[in-house]
Amino acid sequence: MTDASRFFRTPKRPSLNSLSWTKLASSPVLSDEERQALEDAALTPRAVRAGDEIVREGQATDQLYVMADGWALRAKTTRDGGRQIVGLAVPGDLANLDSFLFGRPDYGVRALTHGTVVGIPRDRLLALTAAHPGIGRALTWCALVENAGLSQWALCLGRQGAQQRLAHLLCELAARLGADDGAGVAFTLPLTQEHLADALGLTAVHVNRVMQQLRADGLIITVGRSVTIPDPERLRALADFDPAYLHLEGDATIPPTVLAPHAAPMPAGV
Amino acid sequence: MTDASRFFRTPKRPSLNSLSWTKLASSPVLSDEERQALEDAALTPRAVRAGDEIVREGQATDQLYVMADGWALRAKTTRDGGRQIVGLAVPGDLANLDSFLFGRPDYGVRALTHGTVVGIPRDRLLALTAAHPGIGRALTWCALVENAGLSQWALCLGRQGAQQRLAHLLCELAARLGADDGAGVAFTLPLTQEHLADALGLTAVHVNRVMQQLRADGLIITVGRSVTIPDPERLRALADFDPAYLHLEGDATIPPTVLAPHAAPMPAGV
DNA sequence: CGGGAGCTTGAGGGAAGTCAACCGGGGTGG
DNA sequence: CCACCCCGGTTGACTTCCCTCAAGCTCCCG
Repeated sequence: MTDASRFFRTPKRPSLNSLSWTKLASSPVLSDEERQALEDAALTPRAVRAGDEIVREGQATDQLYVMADGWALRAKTTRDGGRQIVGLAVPGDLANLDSFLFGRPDYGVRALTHGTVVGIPRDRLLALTAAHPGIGRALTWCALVENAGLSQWALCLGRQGAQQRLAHLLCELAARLGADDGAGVAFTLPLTQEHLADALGLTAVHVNRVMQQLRADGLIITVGRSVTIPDPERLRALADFDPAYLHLEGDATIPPTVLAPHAAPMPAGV
Repeated sequence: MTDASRFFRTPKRPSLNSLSWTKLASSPVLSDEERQALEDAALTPRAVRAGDEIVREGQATDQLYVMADGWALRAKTTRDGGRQIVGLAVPGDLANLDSFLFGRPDYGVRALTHGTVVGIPRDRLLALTAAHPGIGRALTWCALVENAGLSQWALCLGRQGAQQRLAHLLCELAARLGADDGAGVAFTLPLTQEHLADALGLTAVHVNRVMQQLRADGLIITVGRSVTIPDPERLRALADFDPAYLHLEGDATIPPTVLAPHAAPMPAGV
Protein backbone atom coordinates (compact mmCIF):
# COMPACT_ATOMS: atom_id res chain seq x y z
CA MET A 1 0.00 0.00 0.00
CA THR A 2 2.81 2.37 0.78
CA ASP A 3 3.94 3.65 -2.53
CA ALA A 4 7.65 3.90 -1.87
CA SER A 5 8.21 6.88 -4.10
CA ARG A 6 5.93 8.87 -1.84
CA PHE A 7 8.08 8.23 1.16
CA PHE A 8 11.56 8.22 -0.23
CA ARG A 9 11.33 11.63 -1.67
CA THR A 10 13.79 12.35 -4.45
CA PRO A 11 14.22 15.95 -5.46
CA LYS A 12 13.97 16.49 -9.17
CA ARG A 13 17.50 15.99 -10.30
CA PRO A 14 17.96 15.92 -14.05
CA SER A 15 21.27 14.12 -14.21
CA LEU A 16 23.56 13.00 -11.47
CA ASN A 17 26.51 15.23 -12.19
CA SER A 18 24.37 18.28 -12.65
CA LEU A 19 24.39 20.61 -9.73
CA SER A 20 21.54 22.71 -10.96
CA TRP A 21 19.10 21.43 -8.36
CA THR A 22 21.42 21.89 -5.40
CA LYS A 23 21.14 24.55 -2.80
CA LEU A 24 24.25 26.33 -4.02
CA ALA A 25 23.28 26.44 -7.67
CA SER A 26 19.65 27.19 -7.05
CA SER A 27 20.39 30.12 -4.81
CA PRO A 28 18.46 33.13 -5.99
CA VAL A 29 21.53 35.19 -6.78
CA LEU A 30 22.94 33.32 -9.76
CA SER A 31 22.58 33.95 -13.45
CA ASP A 32 22.25 31.02 -15.80
CA GLU A 33 25.74 31.65 -17.09
CA GLU A 34 27.10 31.46 -13.58
CA ARG A 35 25.18 28.30 -12.91
CA GLN A 36 26.88 26.76 -15.91
CA ALA A 37 30.29 27.90 -14.77
CA LEU A 38 29.66 26.16 -11.48
CA GLU A 39 28.73 22.97 -13.23
CA ASP A 40 31.91 23.06 -15.21
CA ALA A 41 34.03 23.39 -12.11
CA ALA A 42 32.60 20.30 -10.47
CA LEU A 43 34.70 17.17 -10.36
CA THR A 44 33.35 13.74 -11.10
CA PRO A 45 31.05 12.40 -8.39
CA ARG A 46 32.48 10.13 -5.75
CA ALA A 47 30.55 7.42 -3.98
CA VAL A 48 30.57 7.31 -0.20
CA ARG A 49 29.26 4.63 2.11
CA ALA A 50 27.36 5.05 5.33
CA GLY A 51 29.77 5.93 8.10
CA ASP A 52 32.53 7.15 5.82
CA GLU A 53 34.37 10.20 7.00
CA ILE A 54 34.09 12.81 4.28
CA VAL A 55 36.06 15.47 6.12
CA ARG A 56 38.02 14.68 9.25
CA GLU A 57 37.61 17.16 12.08
CA GLY A 58 40.46 19.61 12.03
CA GLN A 59 42.04 18.20 8.90
CA ALA A 60 42.75 20.37 5.89
CA THR A 61 40.63 20.02 2.77
CA ASP A 62 40.89 21.77 -0.55
CA GLN A 63 37.49 20.85 -1.91
CA LEU A 64 33.93 21.78 -1.28
CA TYR A 65 31.67 18.78 -1.27
CA VAL A 66 28.11 18.90 -2.50
CA MET A 67 25.89 16.07 -1.33
CA ALA A 68 24.61 14.84 -4.64
CA ASP A 69 22.92 11.91 -2.96
CA GLY A 70 22.62 10.66 0.58
CA TRP A 71 22.83 12.38 3.92
CA ALA A 72 25.80 13.56 5.93
CA LEU A 73 26.28 15.04 9.37
CA ARG A 74 28.58 17.77 10.62
CA ALA A 75 29.78 17.26 14.17
CA LYS A 76 32.11 18.79 16.70
CA THR A 77 33.49 17.01 19.72
CA THR A 78 34.48 18.12 23.20
CA ARG A 79 37.71 17.09 24.82
CA ASP A 80 35.91 14.62 27.06
CA GLY A 81 34.32 12.80 24.16
CA GLY A 82 30.97 14.54 23.96
CA ARG A 83 29.68 14.98 20.46
CA GLN A 84 27.38 17.64 19.09
CA ILE A 85 25.94 17.44 15.63
CA VAL A 86 25.96 20.97 14.28
CA GLY A 87 24.39 20.30 10.95
CA LEU A 88 22.73 17.76 8.72
CA ALA A 89 23.29 17.78 4.99
CA VAL A 90 20.55 16.31 2.86
CA PRO A 91 20.80 15.81 -0.90
CA GLY A 92 21.61 19.13 -2.49
CA ASP A 93 23.33 20.65 0.50
CA LEU A 94 26.91 21.71 0.81
CA ALA A 95 28.78 19.51 3.23
CA ASN A 96 31.66 21.76 4.22
CA LEU A 97 31.12 25.31 3.11
CA ASP A 98 33.73 26.59 5.54
CA SER A 99 36.44 24.97 3.46
CA PHE A 100 35.83 27.63 0.85
CA LEU A 101 37.90 30.05 2.90
CA PHE A 102 39.26 28.15 5.86
CA GLY A 103 42.15 25.80 5.64
CA ARG A 104 40.79 23.40 8.18
CA PRO A 105 37.17 22.99 9.18
CA ASP A 106 36.46 22.89 12.89
CA TYR A 107 34.06 20.03 12.52
CA GLY A 108 34.04 16.65 10.88
CA VAL A 109 31.69 15.51 8.14
CA ARG A 110 30.51 11.93 8.03
CA ALA A 111 28.17 10.17 5.66
CA LEU A 112 24.97 8.93 7.26
CA THR A 113 23.90 6.88 4.28
CA HIS A 114 25.40 5.57 1.13
CA GLY A 115 25.53 8.38 -1.32
CA THR A 116 27.48 10.50 -3.73
CA VAL A 117 29.46 13.65 -3.23
CA VAL A 118 30.59 16.06 -5.89
CA GLY A 119 33.78 17.91 -5.13
CA ILE A 120 34.57 21.43 -6.28
CA PRO A 121 38.20 22.47 -5.90
CA ARG A 122 38.58 25.50 -3.72
CA ASP A 123 40.98 27.17 -6.12
CA ARG A 124 38.62 26.73 -9.02
CA LEU A 125 35.82 28.22 -7.02
CA LEU A 126 37.85 31.15 -5.80
CA ALA A 127 38.90 31.92 -9.32
CA LEU A 128 35.29 31.75 -10.44
CA THR A 129 34.19 34.29 -7.90
CA ALA A 130 36.47 36.84 -9.49
CA ALA A 131 34.85 36.49 -12.88
CA HIS A 132 31.31 35.86 -11.64
CA PRO A 133 30.19 38.00 -8.74
CA GLY A 134 27.01 35.98 -8.44
CA ILE A 135 28.96 32.89 -7.50
CA GLY A 136 30.48 34.70 -4.58
CA ARG A 137 27.04 35.88 -3.61
CA ALA A 138 25.71 32.35 -3.87
CA LEU A 139 28.35 31.16 -1.46
CA THR A 140 27.56 33.99 0.91
CA TRP A 141 23.90 33.16 0.58
CA CYS A 142 24.57 29.56 1.52
CA ALA A 143 26.65 30.68 4.47
CA LEU A 144 23.89 32.99 5.65
CA VAL A 145 21.29 30.28 5.34
CA GLU A 146 23.46 27.97 7.41
CA ASN A 147 23.84 30.79 9.83
CA ALA A 148 20.13 31.19 10.22
CA GLY A 149 19.82 27.46 10.74
CA LEU A 150 22.48 27.44 13.40
CA SER A 151 20.85 30.35 15.18
CA GLN A 152 17.59 28.48 15.26
CA TRP A 153 19.43 25.39 16.47
CA ALA A 154 20.94 27.44 19.27
CA LEU A 155 17.52 28.75 20.21
CA CYS A 156 16.18 25.22 20.43
CA LEU A 157 19.14 23.93 22.40
CA GLY A 158 19.06 26.82 24.79
CA ARG A 159 15.42 27.48 25.31
CA GLN A 160 13.27 24.48 24.46
CA GLY A 161 12.55 21.19 26.11
CA ALA A 162 13.34 17.80 24.69
CA GLN A 163 9.96 17.25 23.05
CA GLN A 164 10.01 20.58 21.30
CA ARG A 165 13.55 20.07 20.12
CA LEU A 166 12.81 16.71 18.61
CA ALA A 167 9.58 17.93 17.09
CA HIS A 168 11.39 20.92 15.68
CA LEU A 169 14.08 18.83 14.09
CA LEU A 170 11.50 16.61 12.45
CA CYS A 171 9.60 19.63 11.14
CA GLU A 172 12.79 21.12 9.79
CA LEU A 173 13.79 17.95 8.01
CA ALA A 174 10.35 17.50 6.53
CA ALA A 175 10.49 21.04 5.22
CA ARG A 176 13.99 20.77 3.86
CA LEU A 177 13.26 17.52 2.13
CA GLY A 178 10.27 19.09 0.52
CA ALA A 179 8.20 16.31 2.04
CA ASP A 180 5.87 18.81 3.60
CA ASP A 181 3.14 19.11 1.05
CA GLY A 182 0.48 20.32 3.40
CA ALA A 183 -1.29 17.07 4.04
CA GLY A 184 0.35 14.02 5.55
CA VAL A 185 4.10 14.03 5.53
CA ALA A 186 6.53 11.16 5.44
CA PHE A 187 10.23 10.72 4.92
CA THR A 188 13.09 8.40 5.69
CA LEU A 189 15.20 9.40 8.63
CA PRO A 190 18.63 7.78 8.48
CA LEU A 191 19.50 8.78 12.04
CA THR A 192 19.74 6.48 15.01
CA GLN A 193 18.40 7.67 18.32
CA GLU A 194 22.01 8.18 19.27
CA HIS A 195 22.44 10.55 16.34
CA LEU A 196 19.31 12.39 17.32
CA ALA A 197 20.62 12.70 20.84
CA ASP A 198 23.87 14.19 19.60
CA ALA A 199 21.96 16.63 17.47
CA LEU A 200 19.51 17.66 20.15
CA GLY A 201 21.90 17.85 23.06
CA LEU A 202 20.21 14.91 24.82
CA THR A 203 21.02 11.31 25.61
CA ALA A 204 19.87 8.44 23.49
CA VAL A 205 17.81 7.08 26.36
CA HIS A 206 15.93 10.30 26.71
CA VAL A 207 15.41 10.65 22.99
CA ASN A 208 13.83 7.23 23.12
CA ARG A 209 11.38 8.24 25.81
CA VAL A 210 10.51 11.51 24.18
CA MET A 211 9.95 9.74 20.91
CA GLN A 212 7.57 7.34 22.56
CA GLN A 213 5.69 10.29 23.92
CA LEU A 214 5.35 11.83 20.49
CA ARG A 215 4.18 8.48 19.16
CA ALA A 216 1.70 8.08 22.00
CA ASP A 217 0.33 11.54 21.27
CA GLY A 218 -0.16 10.56 17.66
CA LEU A 219 2.21 13.25 16.49
CA ILE A 220 4.51 10.91 14.66
CA ILE A 221 4.34 7.36 13.36
CA THR A 222 7.57 5.50 12.92
CA VAL A 223 8.10 2.20 11.23
CA GLY A 224 11.69 1.25 10.71
CA ARG A 225 13.56 4.30 9.50
CA SER A 226 10.53 6.01 8.06
CA VAL A 227 8.76 8.77 9.88
CA THR A 228 5.22 9.84 9.16
CA ILE A 229 3.74 13.04 10.45
CA PRO A 230 -0.02 12.61 10.28
CA ASP A 231 -0.88 16.14 11.28
CA PRO A 232 1.99 18.48 10.41
CA GLU A 233 0.19 21.51 11.73
CA ARG A 234 -0.09 20.01 15.17
CA LEU A 235 3.57 19.07 15.26
CA ARG A 236 4.59 22.50 14.04
CA ALA A 237 2.51 24.07 16.76
CA LEU A 238 4.19 21.94 19.40
CA ALA A 239 7.62 22.71 18.01
CA ASP A 240 6.98 26.42 17.51
CA PHE A 241 8.27 25.82 14.01
CA ASP A 242 8.31 28.55 11.40
CA PRO A 243 10.12 27.54 8.20
CA ALA A 244 11.11 31.11 7.38
CA TYR A 245 14.62 30.62 8.73
CA LEU A 246 15.31 27.93 6.18
CA HIS A 247 14.96 30.45 3.36
CA LEU A 248 13.64 27.75 1.09
CA GLU A 249 11.85 30.22 -1.12
CA GLY A 250 15.09 31.90 -2.05
CA ASP A 251 13.95 35.16 -0.52
CA ALA A 252 17.10 37.10 -1.26
CA THR A 253 16.86 40.83 -1.60
CA ILE A 254 18.84 41.80 -4.63
CA PRO A 255 17.93 44.90 -6.60
CA PRO A 256 17.50 44.00 -10.27
CA THR A 257 20.12 46.51 -11.29
CA VAL A 258 22.75 44.58 -9.40
CA LEU A 259 21.72 41.12 -10.35
CA ALA A 260 22.57 40.25 -13.89
CA PRO A 261 23.14 43.39 -15.91
CA HIS A 262 22.74 41.40 -19.11
CA ALA A 263 20.94 38.17 -18.34
CA ALA A 264 17.30 37.60 -17.51
CA PRO A 265 17.71 35.39 -14.49
CA MET A 266 14.96 35.04 -12.05
CA PRO A 267 11.29 34.35 -12.31
CA ALA A 268 10.35 34.51 -15.95
CA GLY A 269 13.19 32.32 -17.11
CA VAL A 270 13.67 32.27 -20.89
CA MET B 1 44.13 52.93 40.96
CA THR B 2 42.51 50.96 38.19
CA ASP B 3 43.95 52.40 35.06
CA ALA B 4 40.80 52.55 33.00
CA SER B 5 42.51 52.20 29.67
CA ARG B 6 43.71 48.77 30.70
CA PHE B 7 40.22 47.52 31.37
CA PHE B 8 38.20 49.32 28.77
CA ARG B 9 40.14 47.97 25.92
CA THR B 10 39.95 50.06 22.80
CA PRO B 11 41.15 48.49 19.61
CA LYS B 12 43.46 50.71 17.64
CA ARG B 13 41.08 52.74 15.59
CA PRO B 14 42.66 55.55 13.63
CA SER B 15 39.58 57.64 13.06
CA LEU B 16 35.99 57.02 13.90
CA ASN B 17 34.58 56.72 10.44
CA SER B 18 37.36 54.49 9.28
CA LEU B 19 36.42 50.87 9.07
CA SER B 20 39.93 49.63 8.51
CA TRP B 21 40.22 48.03 11.94
CA THR B 22 36.87 46.22 11.79
CA LYS B 23 36.40 42.55 11.28
CA LEU B 24 34.97 43.02 7.82
CA ALA B 25 37.69 45.29 6.52
CA SER B 26 40.52 43.45 8.20
CA SER B 27 39.48 40.12 6.80
CA PRO B 28 42.42 38.48 5.13
CA VAL B 29 40.86 38.44 1.70
CA LEU B 30 40.82 42.12 0.84
CA SER B 31 43.23 44.20 -1.16
CA ASP B 32 44.00 47.73 -0.05
CA GLU B 33 42.00 49.09 -2.93
CA GLU B 34 38.99 47.11 -1.85
CA ARG B 35 39.41 48.23 1.72
CA GLN B 36 39.23 51.79 0.50
CA ALA B 37 36.13 51.09 -1.57
CA LEU B 38 34.46 49.77 1.55
CA GLU B 39 35.37 52.87 3.48
CA ASP B 40 33.83 55.02 0.79
CA ALA B 41 30.56 53.14 0.93
CA ALA B 42 30.06 53.67 4.63
CA LEU B 43 27.51 56.20 5.79
CA THR B 44 28.14 58.65 8.57
CA PRO B 45 28.24 57.04 12.01
CA ARG B 46 25.10 57.03 14.11
CA ALA B 47 25.06 57.09 17.89
CA VAL B 48 23.02 54.49 19.75
CA ARG B 49 22.19 54.30 23.42
CA ALA B 50 22.15 51.28 25.67
CA GLY B 51 18.96 49.36 25.09
CA ASP B 52 18.23 50.84 21.69
CA GLU B 53 16.88 48.46 19.13
CA ILE B 54 19.18 48.58 16.14
CA VAL B 55 17.28 46.01 14.10
CA ARG B 56 13.84 44.83 15.11
CA GLU B 57 13.31 41.07 14.91
CA GLY B 58 11.65 40.22 11.66
CA GLN B 59 11.65 43.76 10.34
CA ALA B 60 13.22 44.63 7.00
CA THR B 61 16.50 46.52 6.87
CA ASP B 62 18.48 47.79 3.93
CA GLN B 63 21.72 48.49 5.73
CA LEU B 64 24.52 46.54 7.24
CA TYR B 65 25.60 47.95 10.57
CA VAL B 66 29.15 47.84 11.75
CA MET B 67 29.63 48.33 15.48
CA ALA B 68 32.10 51.18 15.46
CA ASP B 69 31.85 51.47 19.20
CA GLY B 70 29.91 49.73 21.92
CA TRP B 71 28.40 46.28 22.19
CA ALA B 72 25.25 44.82 20.74
CA LEU B 73 23.40 41.54 21.07
CA ARG B 74 21.58 39.43 18.53
CA ALA B 75 18.60 37.56 19.94
CA LYS B 76 15.77 35.34 18.82
CA THR B 77 12.61 34.73 20.79
CA THR B 78 10.27 31.80 21.14
CA ARG B 79 6.53 32.12 20.93
CA ASP B 80 6.19 31.73 24.67
CA GLY B 81 8.54 34.57 25.43
CA GLY B 82 11.80 32.71 25.87
CA ARG B 83 14.80 34.58 24.58
CA GLN B 84 18.05 33.22 23.26
CA ILE B 85 21.00 35.45 22.52
CA VAL B 86 22.58 34.08 19.39
CA GLY B 87 25.44 36.46 19.10
CA LEU B 88 27.31 39.30 20.70
CA ALA B 89 28.84 42.06 18.63
CA VAL B 90 31.81 43.85 20.10
CA PRO B 91 33.46 46.90 18.54
CA GLY B 92 34.49 46.07 15.02
CA ASP B 93 31.89 43.37 14.45
CA LEU B 94 29.08 43.35 11.97
CA ALA B 95 25.74 43.56 13.70
CA ASN B 96 23.44 42.09 11.06
CA LEU B 97 25.37 40.40 8.32
CA ASP B 98 22.29 38.50 7.19
CA SER B 99 20.78 41.71 5.93
CA PHE B 100 23.32 41.64 3.14
CA LEU B 101 21.17 39.12 1.29
CA PHE B 102 18.03 38.62 3.32
CA GLY B 103 15.23 41.09 3.36
CA ARG B 104 14.38 40.53 6.98
CA PRO B 105 16.67 39.17 9.65
CA ASP B 106 15.28 36.44 11.85
CA TYR B 107 16.71 37.99 14.95
CA GLY B 108 16.72 41.37 16.58
CA VAL B 109 19.78 43.46 17.31
CA ARG B 110 19.91 45.61 20.40
CA ALA B 111 22.62 47.86 21.77
CA LEU B 112 24.05 46.75 25.08
CA THR B 113 25.96 49.93 25.69
CA HIS B 114 26.08 53.41 24.32
CA GLY B 115 27.99 53.33 21.11
CA THR B 116 28.21 54.10 17.46
CA VAL B 117 27.12 52.16 14.42
CA VAL B 118 28.20 52.73 10.87
CA GLY B 119 25.68 51.77 8.23
CA ILE B 120 26.54 50.46 4.80
CA PRO B 121 23.66 50.44 2.32
CA ARG B 122 22.95 46.99 1.01
CA ASP B 123 22.70 48.18 -2.56
CA ARG B 124 26.04 49.91 -2.41
CA LEU B 125 27.63 46.81 -1.01
CA LEU B 126 26.06 44.52 -3.57
CA ALA B 127 27.28 46.77 -6.35
CA LEU B 128 30.75 46.76 -4.86
CA THR B 129 30.94 43.01 -4.86
CA ALA B 130 30.58 43.02 -8.62
CA ALA B 131 33.60 45.25 -9.13
CA HIS B 132 35.64 43.91 -6.23
CA PRO B 133 35.57 40.15 -5.78
CA GLY B 134 37.49 40.48 -2.55
CA ILE B 135 34.62 42.35 -0.94
CA GLY B 136 32.30 39.47 -1.62
CA ARG B 137 34.89 37.14 -0.20
CA ALA B 138 35.23 39.33 2.86
CA LEU B 139 31.51 39.07 3.46
CA THR B 140 31.60 35.33 3.00
CA TRP B 141 34.54 35.20 5.34
CA CYS B 142 32.60 37.08 7.98
CA ALA B 143 29.64 34.77 7.51
CA LEU B 144 31.84 31.72 7.87
CA VAL B 145 33.44 33.07 11.00
CA GLU B 146 29.99 33.67 12.48
CA ASN B 147 29.09 30.20 11.43
CA ALA B 148 32.02 28.74 13.29
CA GLY B 149 31.06 30.76 16.33
CA LEU B 150 27.49 29.55 16.20
CA SER B 151 28.62 25.96 15.84
CA GLN B 152 30.74 26.33 18.92
CA TRP B 153 27.85 27.96 20.71
CA ALA B 154 25.67 25.03 19.80
CA LEU B 155 28.28 22.63 21.10
CA CYS B 156 28.36 24.45 24.41
CA LEU B 157 24.60 24.66 24.70
CA GLY B 158 24.12 21.04 23.83
CA ARG B 159 26.98 19.31 25.53
CA GLN B 160 28.41 21.36 28.37
CA GLY B 161 27.29 22.16 31.85
CA ALA B 162 26.55 25.59 33.16
CA GLN B 163 30.01 26.27 34.54
CA GLN B 164 31.71 25.32 31.34
CA ARG B 165 29.34 27.40 29.29
CA LEU B 166 29.91 30.50 31.33
CA ALA B 167 33.64 29.94 31.45
CA HIS B 168 33.66 29.42 27.71
CA LEU B 169 31.79 32.62 27.04
CA LEU B 170 34.19 34.57 29.18
CA CYS B 171 37.17 33.02 27.43
CA GLU B 172 35.66 33.81 24.06
CA LEU B 173 35.00 37.42 24.93
CA ALA B 174 38.45 37.89 26.37
CA ALA B 175 39.92 36.51 23.18
CA ARG B 176 37.72 38.55 20.87
CA LEU B 177 38.41 41.74 22.74
CA GLY B 178 42.09 41.08 22.44
CA ALA B 179 42.26 41.32 26.20
CA ASP B 180 43.96 37.98 26.40
CA ASP B 181 47.61 38.93 26.41
CA GLY B 182 48.84 35.78 28.04
CA ALA B 183 49.15 37.01 31.58
CA GLY B 184 46.25 38.34 33.60
CA VAL B 185 43.20 39.33 31.62
CA ALA B 186 40.57 41.92 32.34
CA PHE B 187 37.71 43.48 30.46
CA THR B 188 34.40 45.19 30.95
CA LEU B 189 31.38 42.98 30.52
CA PRO B 190 28.26 45.02 29.81
CA LEU B 191 25.94 42.08 30.32
CA THR B 192 23.60 41.55 33.23
CA GLN B 193 23.26 38.08 34.66
CA GLU B 194 19.94 37.98 32.87
CA HIS B 195 21.72 38.61 29.57
CA LEU B 196 24.22 35.92 30.37
CA ALA B 197 21.39 33.55 31.14
CA ASP B 198 19.77 34.26 27.78
CA ALA B 199 23.06 33.68 26.05
CA LEU B 200 23.90 30.49 27.88
CA GLY B 201 20.47 28.91 27.88
CA LEU B 202 20.17 29.16 31.66
CA THR B 203 18.21 31.18 34.16
CA ALA B 204 19.55 34.30 35.80
CA VAL B 205 19.38 32.62 39.19
CA HIS B 206 21.52 29.78 38.05
CA VAL B 207 24.01 32.05 36.33
CA ASN B 208 24.35 33.81 39.63
CA ARG B 209 25.17 30.63 41.48
CA VAL B 210 27.57 29.39 38.85
CA MET B 211 29.30 32.72 38.84
CA GLN B 212 29.76 32.54 42.58
CA GLN B 213 31.31 29.15 42.14
CA LEU B 214 33.78 30.47 39.59
CA ARG B 215 34.60 33.32 41.95
CA ALA B 216 35.04 30.96 44.87
CA ASP B 217 37.39 28.85 42.80
CA GLY B 218 39.45 31.93 42.04
CA LEU B 219 38.79 31.57 38.32
CA ILE B 220 37.30 35.02 37.92
CA ILE B 221 37.24 38.22 39.90
CA THR B 222 34.38 40.59 39.32
CA VAL B 223 34.02 44.09 40.57
CA GLY B 224 31.11 45.99 39.14
CA ARG B 225 31.00 45.31 35.43
CA SER B 226 34.65 44.46 35.12
CA VAL B 227 35.81 40.88 34.95
CA THR B 228 39.34 39.79 35.70
CA ILE B 229 40.68 36.39 34.83
CA PRO B 230 43.70 35.85 37.02
CA ASP B 231 44.76 32.59 35.44
CA PRO B 232 43.45 32.39 31.87
CA GLU B 233 44.99 29.01 31.28
CA ARG B 234 43.04 27.48 34.12
CA LEU B 235 39.77 28.97 32.92
CA ARG B 236 40.45 27.82 29.38
CA ALA B 237 41.11 24.34 30.66
CA LEU B 238 37.82 24.28 32.52
CA ALA B 239 35.95 25.64 29.53
CA ASP B 240 37.66 23.38 27.00
CA PHE B 241 38.31 26.57 25.10
CA ASP B 242 40.33 26.65 21.92
CA PRO B 243 40.29 30.03 20.17
CA ALA B 244 40.82 28.51 16.73
CA TYR B 245 37.14 28.75 15.88
CA LEU B 246 37.24 32.52 16.21
CA HIS B 247 39.66 32.75 13.28
CA LEU B 248 41.24 35.80 14.81
CA GLU B 249 44.48 35.29 12.97
CA GLY B 250 42.78 35.62 9.63
CA ASP B 251 43.70 32.13 8.64
CA ALA B 252 42.03 32.18 5.27
CA THR B 253 43.34 29.90 2.61
CA ILE B 254 43.59 31.89 -0.56
CA PRO B 255 46.11 31.00 -3.21
CA PRO B 256 48.19 34.09 -4.09
CA THR B 257 47.20 33.80 -7.72
CA VAL B 258 43.61 34.41 -6.85
CA LEU B 259 44.06 37.13 -4.32
CA ALA B 260 45.01 40.43 -5.89
CA PRO B 261 46.47 39.84 -9.32
CA HIS B 262 47.99 43.31 -9.32
CA ALA B 263 48.26 44.46 -5.73
CA ALA B 264 50.79 43.34 -3.16
CA PRO B 265 48.49 42.25 -0.39
CA MET B 266 49.64 39.93 2.26
CA PRO B 267 52.88 39.28 4.05
CA ALA B 268 55.88 39.55 1.76
CA GLY B 269 55.32 42.59 -0.43
CA VAL B 270 55.49 42.11 -4.20
C1' DC C 1 13.05 59.07 50.57
C1' DG C 2 11.02 55.88 47.53
C1' DG C 3 11.51 52.85 43.80
C1' DG C 4 13.43 50.06 40.47
C1' DA C 5 17.01 47.23 38.45
C1' DG C 6 20.14 43.86 39.32
C1' DC C 7 22.19 40.67 42.48
C1' DT C 8 21.76 37.12 46.18
C1' DT C 9 19.85 33.40 48.90
C1' DG C 10 16.77 29.49 50.19
C1' DA C 11 13.49 25.64 49.65
C1' DG C 12 11.39 22.44 46.78
C1' DG C 13 10.32 20.25 42.28
C1' DG C 14 10.96 18.48 37.67
C1' DA C 15 13.35 17.46 33.46
C1' DA C 16 16.99 15.00 31.82
C1' DG C 17 21.17 12.16 32.87
C1' DT C 18 23.34 7.80 34.46
C1' DC C 19 23.73 3.06 35.04
C1' DA C 20 22.28 -1.28 34.03
C1' DA C 21 19.83 -4.75 32.03
C1' DC C 22 17.07 -6.93 28.36
C1' DC C 23 15.23 -7.58 23.69
C1' DG C 24 14.91 -8.17 18.68
C1' DG C 25 16.95 -8.43 14.25
C1' DG C 26 20.37 -8.74 10.90
C1' DG C 27 24.83 -9.95 9.75
C1' DT C 28 28.75 -13.21 10.10
C1' DG C 29 31.33 -17.10 10.80
C1' DG C 30 31.83 -21.77 12.12
C1' DC D 1 22.04 -23.92 8.93
C1' DC D 2 22.54 -22.58 13.31
C1' DA D 3 24.99 -19.95 16.91
C1' DC D 4 26.71 -16.04 18.01
C1' DC D 5 27.26 -11.29 18.40
C1' DC D 6 26.72 -6.61 17.85
C1' DC D 7 23.92 -2.71 17.17
C1' DG D 8 19.97 -0.20 18.07
C1' DG D 9 15.98 0.21 20.58
C1' DT D 10 13.50 -0.25 25.11
C1' DT D 11 12.68 -0.25 30.05
C1' DG D 12 13.43 0.68 35.10
C1' DA D 13 15.54 2.75 39.32
C1' DC D 14 18.09 6.29 41.02
C1' DT D 15 20.68 10.75 40.76
C1' DT D 16 21.75 15.36 39.51
C1' DC D 17 21.57 19.54 37.43
C1' DC D 18 18.98 23.22 36.74
C1' DC D 19 14.42 25.53 37.12
C1' DT D 20 10.68 27.77 39.78
C1' DC D 21 8.98 30.54 43.14
C1' DA D 22 9.69 33.73 46.56
C1' DA D 23 11.86 36.84 49.37
C1' DG D 24 15.50 40.05 50.86
C1' DC D 25 19.40 42.85 49.67
C1' DT D 26 22.26 46.67 47.60
C1' DC D 27 22.98 49.90 44.86
C1' DC D 28 21.89 53.96 41.95
C1' DC D 29 18.93 57.58 40.50
C1' DG D 30 15.16 60.62 40.42
